[in-house]
Amino acid sequence: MPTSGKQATIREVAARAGVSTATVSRSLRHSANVQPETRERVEEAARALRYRPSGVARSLKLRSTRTIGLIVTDIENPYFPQVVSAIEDAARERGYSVLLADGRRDAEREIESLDLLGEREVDGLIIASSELTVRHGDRIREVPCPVVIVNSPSTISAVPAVLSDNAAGGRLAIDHLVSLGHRRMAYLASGRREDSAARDRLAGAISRLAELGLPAGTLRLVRSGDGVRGGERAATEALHEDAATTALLCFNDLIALGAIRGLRAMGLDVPRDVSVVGFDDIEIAPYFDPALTTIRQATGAMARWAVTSLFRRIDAGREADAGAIDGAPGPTHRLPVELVIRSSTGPPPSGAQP
Amino acid sequence: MPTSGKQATIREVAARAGVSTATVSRSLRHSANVQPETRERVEEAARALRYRPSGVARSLKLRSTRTIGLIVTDIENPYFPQVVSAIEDAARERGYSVLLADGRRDAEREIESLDLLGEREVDGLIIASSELTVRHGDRIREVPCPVVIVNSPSTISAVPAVLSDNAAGGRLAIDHLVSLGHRRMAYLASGRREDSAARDRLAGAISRLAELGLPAGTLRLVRSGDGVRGGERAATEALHEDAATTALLCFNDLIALGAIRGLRAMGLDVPRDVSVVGFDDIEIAPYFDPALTTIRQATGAMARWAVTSLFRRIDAGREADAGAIDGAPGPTHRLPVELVIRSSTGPPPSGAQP
DNA sequence: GACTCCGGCGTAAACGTTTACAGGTCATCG
DNA sequence: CGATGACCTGTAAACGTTTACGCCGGAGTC
Repeated sequence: MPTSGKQATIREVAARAGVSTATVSRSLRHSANVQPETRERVEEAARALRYRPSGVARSLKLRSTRTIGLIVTDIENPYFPQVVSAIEDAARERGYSVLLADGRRDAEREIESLDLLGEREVDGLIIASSELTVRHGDRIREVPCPVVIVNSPSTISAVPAVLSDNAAGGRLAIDHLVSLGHRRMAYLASGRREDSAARDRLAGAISRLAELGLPAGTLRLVRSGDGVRGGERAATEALHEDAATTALLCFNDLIALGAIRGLRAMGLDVPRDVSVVGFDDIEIAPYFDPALTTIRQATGAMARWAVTSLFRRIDAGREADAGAIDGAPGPTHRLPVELVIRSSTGPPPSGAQP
Repeated sequence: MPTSGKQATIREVAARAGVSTATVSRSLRHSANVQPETRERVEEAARALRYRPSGVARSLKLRSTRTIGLIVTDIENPYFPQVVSAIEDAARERGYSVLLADGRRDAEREIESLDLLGEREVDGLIIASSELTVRHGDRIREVPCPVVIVNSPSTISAVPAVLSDNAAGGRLAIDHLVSLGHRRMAYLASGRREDSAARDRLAGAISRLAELGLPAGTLRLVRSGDGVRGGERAATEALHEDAATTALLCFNDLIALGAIRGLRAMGLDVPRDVSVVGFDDIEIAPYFDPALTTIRQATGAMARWAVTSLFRRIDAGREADAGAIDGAPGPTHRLPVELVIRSSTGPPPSGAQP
């Protein structure tokens, strides 16, 4: 360790300054009711001893760690760092730190993290995952602190959730593609079946198709693996199943990126032969070639909503430490999404049979 | 909160099971020397009361939080999530959690984080940043726990560091470009001057140029802003300064992506008119169009090395809690890098004047 | 001059664990 | 039959803070 020797405690500071530990605490903390010269002596002693108060001891006494837990499905998907960054920022502003747990696309691991962070006594917990299972729900109920869900609707009473209006996103994408003239499309879902976002986006797309009077077969479902690689495979599969497919609607931008690569490997051009729509609008989406048409999520707003809501509940719990304040099921807050048209979509090839 | 009422303490469990708190602790922890039926009673009581031991209290008693701090320069740069993920995984394997602080590309903020995490009494600290200033160094020395540096060489005694052999990366890139025939190139650095990785890569490139007997002016330095946007601007600038530039060597893949976009906006083709080399080999590098030629870092190995080294020091500190074990300056471990040739590089246009 | 009031400070009790130490019971052995 | 362990379990003292309470002395009031 850089500094040698042990950490000084408040007791040693008190001894050196010739006061009691109470006075040290008062001087260094809220500074209320302590004579200026006394405080000066205390501060000097603290400096001399390189005193650093123990956060652990304080946490124990105050019954608050000023830490929030954050569980994300997959930190390597560029969508999540945006969420993490916004949450960490908002938390830090309030003097909170963030304990991060990466699910690595593994539901079991997410559930483990729930326990782990619970034992660490975080003051609040945000779980950003679009595939919450029943087992997640059971464990969330057991977590002894306020929880906010990001990316999934809330199924649990008194646990609020915030997510994008995924169905609306699906509808926007369909509107865009259909108006360009596409009639044979495939939806490249995420590999995991429980994914509520994937389901909602598909459901939105299908319902819009129905409203437009198009047959259900207009959009086929193709399960994809995760990430870029999954998209690559799924695109290949989609076009092998039906070579006349003219548009691919992808669960997220990473899959869309893979899909474009897959199409290109088959000798197809995007968007001339096949159009591709992504979801998320990750940072590099506009820099990709072709620049990705995608559905933009209000990621920053989502993160802020989550943090605000979490802190409201943390503060409420601090004052009146009763349990559930009302029995109502947690509110689910849906944020609007936006279609961003770039160059990965265009009209279908003129020879395309409908 | 999902569960109403307060948390049960070890005392309540003890009371319910009709034993002392010591026995409860023994039953639930190492399970040594306690009669099976007693333990059964304790476990039952714990279940009935939904008892969860307080990590904070344990930390206080054991003087260990089983938490490591992780400071990263910019979580939104896809390079860092790889590091975070690998570190979190290795830490979790050992029962540790990760307290994350995002520097948001701001050195001041990184320094703040050092203090913040120090007060949280993390057992160890990893700082992943390629621009450590003198002020960083001063603060790192004050941190009361083992520290490992990722991405910068160690300047501080007893603080080990692990990073890629950036100079070798620069040399590899130059070798590649020169052998393709390029003689007018620009290096697009990061915006921040303190960046040691940027410096080393440039230094490696320059020294290789000298070895090859090429004039120093062969590679010009252009300062770029951060991220994709910065790369876009820098590429434009580089070609305005010297329209005959045929290759761009970029500080990282994000900048390279931006550069390609910038070039394209000027009507130039990559790699026909201008070649582009990145650095990092982020996940999407091969999926970009053109697929990015880049220098691959051994990110996973780096993260594992950091964690291993950190835990060795944590464990050492636990046994013999003396300070600096030896006065030697921290070892700096350099990992080899690898040139990955894809399609963003090629020979210069035939008409290019040398 | 006795009373109250109040600012400044110390005393000590928490917060919820872990664990050294000691005590108590019972079987074993000389 | 007393001594010796082996094995469980309880007592209580930490770990480093914060803060309710109370004490003390000086100023103000009548």
